[in-house]
Amino acid sequence: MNLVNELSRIQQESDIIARDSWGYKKASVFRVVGRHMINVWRLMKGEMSLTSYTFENIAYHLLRYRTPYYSNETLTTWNKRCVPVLKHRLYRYYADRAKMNLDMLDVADIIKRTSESARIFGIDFYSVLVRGSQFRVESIMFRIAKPENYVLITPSRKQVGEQRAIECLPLTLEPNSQYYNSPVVVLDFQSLYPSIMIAYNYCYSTCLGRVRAPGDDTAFGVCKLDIQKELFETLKDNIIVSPNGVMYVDHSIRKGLLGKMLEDILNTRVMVKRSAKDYVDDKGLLRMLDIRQLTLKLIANVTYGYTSASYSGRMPAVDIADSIVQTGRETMERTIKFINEHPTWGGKVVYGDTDSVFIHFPGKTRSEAFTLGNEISEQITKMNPAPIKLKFEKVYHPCVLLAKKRYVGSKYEFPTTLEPEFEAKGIETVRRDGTAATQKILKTSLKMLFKTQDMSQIKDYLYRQWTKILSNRVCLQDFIIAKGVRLGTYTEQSLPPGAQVAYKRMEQDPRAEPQYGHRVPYVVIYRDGPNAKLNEQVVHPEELLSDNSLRLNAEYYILKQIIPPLSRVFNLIGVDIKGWYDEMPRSQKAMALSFSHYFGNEARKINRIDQYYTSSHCIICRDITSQPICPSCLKQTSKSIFTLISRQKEAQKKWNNISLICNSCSQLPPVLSNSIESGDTEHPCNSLDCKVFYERNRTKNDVYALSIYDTLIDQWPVLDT
DNA sequence: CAGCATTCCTAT
DNA sequence: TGAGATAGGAATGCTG
Repeated sequence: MNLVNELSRIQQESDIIARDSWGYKKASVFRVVGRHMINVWRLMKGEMSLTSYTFENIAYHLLRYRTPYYSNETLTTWNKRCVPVLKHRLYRYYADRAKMNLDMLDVADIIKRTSESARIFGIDFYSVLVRGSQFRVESIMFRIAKPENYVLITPSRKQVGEQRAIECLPLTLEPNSQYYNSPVVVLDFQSLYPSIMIAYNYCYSTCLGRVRAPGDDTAFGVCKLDIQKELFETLKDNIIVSPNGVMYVDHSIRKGLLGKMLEDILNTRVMVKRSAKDYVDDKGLLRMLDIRQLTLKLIANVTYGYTSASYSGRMPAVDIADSIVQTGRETMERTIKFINEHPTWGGKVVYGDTDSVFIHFPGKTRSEAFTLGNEISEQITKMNPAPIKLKFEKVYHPCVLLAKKRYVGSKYEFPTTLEPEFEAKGIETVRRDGTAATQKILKTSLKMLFKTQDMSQIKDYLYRQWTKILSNRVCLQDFIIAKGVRLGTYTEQSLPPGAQVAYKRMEQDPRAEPQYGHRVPYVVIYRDGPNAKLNEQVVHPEELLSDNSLRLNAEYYILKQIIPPLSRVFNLIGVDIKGWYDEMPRSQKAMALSFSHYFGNEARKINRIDQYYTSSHCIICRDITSQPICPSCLKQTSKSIFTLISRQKEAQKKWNNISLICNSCSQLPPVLSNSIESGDTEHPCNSLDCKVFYERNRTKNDVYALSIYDTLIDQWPVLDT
C-alpha cells in the first residue's frame, strides 16, 4: 500500500516517498501533497522541556496518561502468531496511539495557538510551524512599510555573505564566584533591545551611515550608504550618533520603522494583558489573550535577531545590529558604575548578563534590599530615555554565583514572600544532559545549604546516597543519561555515547533509528577495566535490565556525574566533597567495589540469584555485606528464617499489586498474567519512562531471590536454637 | 599533561 | 524548499 499516495490529495504516478535532508532534520521526514504534515514529536520537543521525548513520556506529562510501550519485537510476534486476540491487541495499540496524537495537539492547544499566531503575524498556518522568525518579522514590517512607501532591499546571498562580521558583544560580567549570605537584588532591563531601538530611533529607515572622513569607505550593512554633505548640514542638529559610530536621524525628522513597529507591538501587548484582567471568568478567552500577548513578546524579542542574521539573513545590517548591542552594553556599564559609586546605597554589582544586574548588599536585611532595589530601579529608569526601564525582579537570599550564566539561590519576589523558591540557572539541576540522580542530589544539598548551612547534615545525606549507589540499591531510572542524537553528523572515529548506543540497536532493528534530535537513553556500566573509554562502557538501559552480567558503574556516576557539580558549589565555601567521599568508611566502599571487578568482554553469565548477591546487601536485613546473608543474620537463624518467609510474602504481594497496575494500564485480561515462573512475557510492556516498570523489575528479582531461600537454608550453619 | 576540537545544552 | 544571534561551561577524547 502506498500510504503517502493514499493520504495525498492528488494521486501521483510515482510510488517513491519523497525524502529530503531538511525534512529529516526539521519537519516530518516525508511529504504528502496537499496536506500539512505535523511531526507531533518534534513539535512537542519545542513545547516542553523533558529528558525523554518518547511517545509514552509525552503522553504522561501532557495528557497525564500512562500508556504502555511494546517493543517492535513484541508487536511483530503478535502479528505473526495469527491469534485473533493478539492481532486485536496490536491494532488497538496503534489505534490508541493515533488517537492520543490528536489528543496531544488538542491539549497543547497547538491548532488554536498556531492559528492565533498566524493571524497576528499575517502569515499562513503552516508557515507558523515550519518557517523561521525572519518571515514573521518581515510580514509585520512589510505591513507598516508599505503605506509609507518604503521599499525593502533584497541583497543577494553573496552580498549577505560578504558583510563584515559583528564587532559588538553584549556585556557578561565575570561573577565574583562565592556564596552570598546577604541579600542579592536582581534587576532586569525590560525588553532591552526593543526599548533601545525605540528610544534611539535605530532603524534601516533612519540611518545616515557611519561617521567617517571624506574618502572613507561608505560600506554600510550589505551595501553602501553615501549621504550628501548638504543633507547633513540640514540635519546636523537632529542626529543621534550610536556608540559604534553610526548616525541616525532623531524622532523629530522621521520615526524609525522598527521603532514604530516595536512600539505598536509592546503597546498592544500591554493592552492585551490589561484586557485579560476584565475576563477572568472566561477561561477560553483568557487563554487566547495569553497566547496573543506571548506571541507579541516573541516577535519583539526576535526583531533584533532579524537585523543581525548574518548567516541566513534576508536583509541584515551589521551596523544597526552593532548599534543596538553596543548601546545596550553602554547602558549596562553606566548602570553598574552608577550603582557601585552611589554614596548611600551600599550595594555592589557582583554579576550581570546582557540586560540584568545582580547587586549584593553586605550586611543589609532582606526588607532593606527590597526598598533599595525599588529605588535603584526608579533612579536608573529615570537616567535613560523612555521606554528603557530597569525593572526590579527578585531578591536572592542567600545565593551562589558559580560562573557566567551559572547561579542558584533562594528567590523572594515580594517583601511579603514567606517561603522562598529554589531557583537555579545553568547548573546541573536544570540541565538535561546528566542524570536525575545528579539533579536530585545537587538540589537537595543546595536546599540544605540555603536553609540550615549545616554541613554535617549535608555530609550525612551524601553518605547515604553514595552508599545506596555503591550497593546498587537505586532506581535505574535515576541513572539514565539521555542526550540529543543527530545521526549523520558525526565523524566515524569516536561517536558520542548516545549515537553509539543508537547504531548498536539499529543493527538489531533498523526501525530503532532515532529521529534527528531525539534523546537516546543510555547507562554506564562496568566493562573493559578501569581505563576503558566511556564510549565502550555505555549500553541501552534495556540491555542492562535484560543481561544479569552487566552492572551499573557506580564509580563513574559518583566520580564523574555527582561529585563534580557538588564540588563546584561547595568548594566555594571551603568544603571538599571529593575528600568526604575518599574518607567515607572503607568497609562500606570496599564492600561494594569488590563486586566491581569488571566482568570483562567475555561476560560470564551469572544467574539471577548471583546477580542479587552482587547487589551486595543482605537479603534479610538489607545491610551491606559481601554474603547473601550477613554474618549477624546468619547467627540468628530462626529469626532470620522467619524474616525471610515474611519478606517473601511481602514481595509476592507487591508483585501482585504491580501486576494489577500493569495489567490495567495495558488493558490485559487478568487471566493472561501468570505467576512469575512463566517467564518474561506476561508483562509485555517495557516502558523506560514508567516508574512502575522499574519497580516491577526490582520486585521480580526480589521474588526470585527470596523464593530460593530453602537452598540457602541447606547451607545454613547448625541451628543455634 | 596542556591545549585544542567536538559535542551538548543552557542564558540572554 | 525551508535557515534570528552569540556567549559560555563542562565532558570527553585526541595530539604533541
